[in-house]
Amino acid sequence: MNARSVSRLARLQQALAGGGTLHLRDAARLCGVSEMTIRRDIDASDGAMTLLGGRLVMADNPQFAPVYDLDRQQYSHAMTKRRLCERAAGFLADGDTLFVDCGTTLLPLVNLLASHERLTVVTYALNVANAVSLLPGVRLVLLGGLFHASSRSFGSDDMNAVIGRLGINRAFISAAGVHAQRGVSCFHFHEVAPKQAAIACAEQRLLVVDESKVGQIRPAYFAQLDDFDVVITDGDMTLPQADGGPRIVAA
Amino acid sequence: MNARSVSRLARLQQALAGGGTLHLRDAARLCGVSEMTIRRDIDASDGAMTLLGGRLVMADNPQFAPVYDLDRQQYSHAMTKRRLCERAAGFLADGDTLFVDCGTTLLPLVNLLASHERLTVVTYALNVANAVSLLPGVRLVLLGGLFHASSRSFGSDDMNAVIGRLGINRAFISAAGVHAQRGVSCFHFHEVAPKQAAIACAEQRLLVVDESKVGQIRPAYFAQLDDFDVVITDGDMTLPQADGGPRIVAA
DNA sequence: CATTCAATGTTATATTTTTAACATTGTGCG
DNA sequence: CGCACAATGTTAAAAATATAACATTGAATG
Repeated sequence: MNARSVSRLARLQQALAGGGTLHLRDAARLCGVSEMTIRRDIDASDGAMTLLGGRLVMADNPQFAPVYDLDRQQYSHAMTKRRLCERAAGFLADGDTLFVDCGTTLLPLVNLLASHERLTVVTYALNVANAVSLLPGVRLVLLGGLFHASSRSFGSDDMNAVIGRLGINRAFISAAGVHAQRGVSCFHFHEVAPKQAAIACAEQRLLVVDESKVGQIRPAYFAQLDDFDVVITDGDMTLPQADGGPRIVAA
Repeated sequence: MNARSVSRLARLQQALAGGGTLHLRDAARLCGVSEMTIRRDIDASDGAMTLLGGRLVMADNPQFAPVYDLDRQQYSHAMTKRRLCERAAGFLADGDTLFVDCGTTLLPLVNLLASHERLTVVTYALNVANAVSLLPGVRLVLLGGLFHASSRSFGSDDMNAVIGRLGINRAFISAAGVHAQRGVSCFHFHEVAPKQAAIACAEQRLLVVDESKVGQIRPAYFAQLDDFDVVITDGDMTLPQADGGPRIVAA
């Protein structure tokens, strides 16, 4: 690698310093050489930059890394969640205003909304909001606030009041732990307020949890099992189906 | 676009939510359909995702925007925005609480934040929030409310009050029109409240607009030019640099 | 000045990606 | 049921990108 080659690489790296991509054609014109020379520069270099479909990118940028780490175990979990959500979607009605909780459990539910009319989705989860924002016919209300990376959701002091002002008629709640005596819990304390507010306001309350959550107790308690009208699960809910308790739906 | 198509897109978007790329082949296998179907899904969608050399990426991720393209005028716009944002980033200081406006103009700014410490970003734009949520060292406050697909941002009645409670010291505002007499305007009325609130509260107000906006008048007026401390533009701002007026910075 | 050789350019060929066309499947409906 | 039509699959062709081979340039050197 010669001095001119190094100088070209530096120039290109400079162009890409703030992120972004540079087409090979433009890189070549920027340096006043042929595309082949740029290719050879990249090949001979330390690998700081690479070509991705004809575009020059910084190789260490994680944005360009393939996400395909969806191994079998994760996939089967996804299948379970999808099945649970298909059951959950059976409770939907046209014109509903839904509360959709954070986490990955309820994400497949978003995909099933398109078959209903005039839906409004209320959520405090960024991933849910992103998914709903793609649906043309569904109104989206995002409860904002400070972002919590751990749950990819938002929290704020007045969330309780804001949720109270919305006419939520169906709340889909997820949880990290469900225990017959110790109730329903999650990992993060910032999730407690929105969950409780939604449970308090909604006409119908549905808990959606896969088997792995049943029998668990997590740090942040947020509800008793009887606070729910319906529990949708594939787990072994050997609860006394007694008076006042939720209706258990197996998926 | 049918329900299954929407469901596949949502699924793929979920896979890409944390950034990264997904090869068309893997996207097809993930959804259990052919590559052609994925291509058609993406064509029919609103452009949230695009293919880049056979890889699926989130289109609004500024990391995938070309930094330089000599041919297509569309990309020269992207380059201009990047340059504007590089200038804008020069005003940042450690510990800042920033307001970042919606649209694509300020998106490249997010990637320039990493070099500063203890930043907080306040925004009402979904694309800005997504970009910031990926930065480990930056706090994110999203101003929630009803989602407006036209600007991919949120609006609510109490946005004014919420912004007032935050200690914003630098507001980066974008606009669709800047006119010497008729002031600064945008397309959508729902953007007016958050913009005005941010202008009212911030210690320093920076307007970032490319040349194409200068001289234009858009439906929703939201500020006079003197309401800003700094205007960053590549356009022909032949304003009297008089007393009280903003400082014009050319990029 | 001719020779050498690295650097670069040019052209050809292979591979991959994109687009287009047509075949097949499946779903809703009279 | 059987038709119509949308959704998807399959295949072929076109365009773009990657690799390889060979040609040209130009500076260094004896």
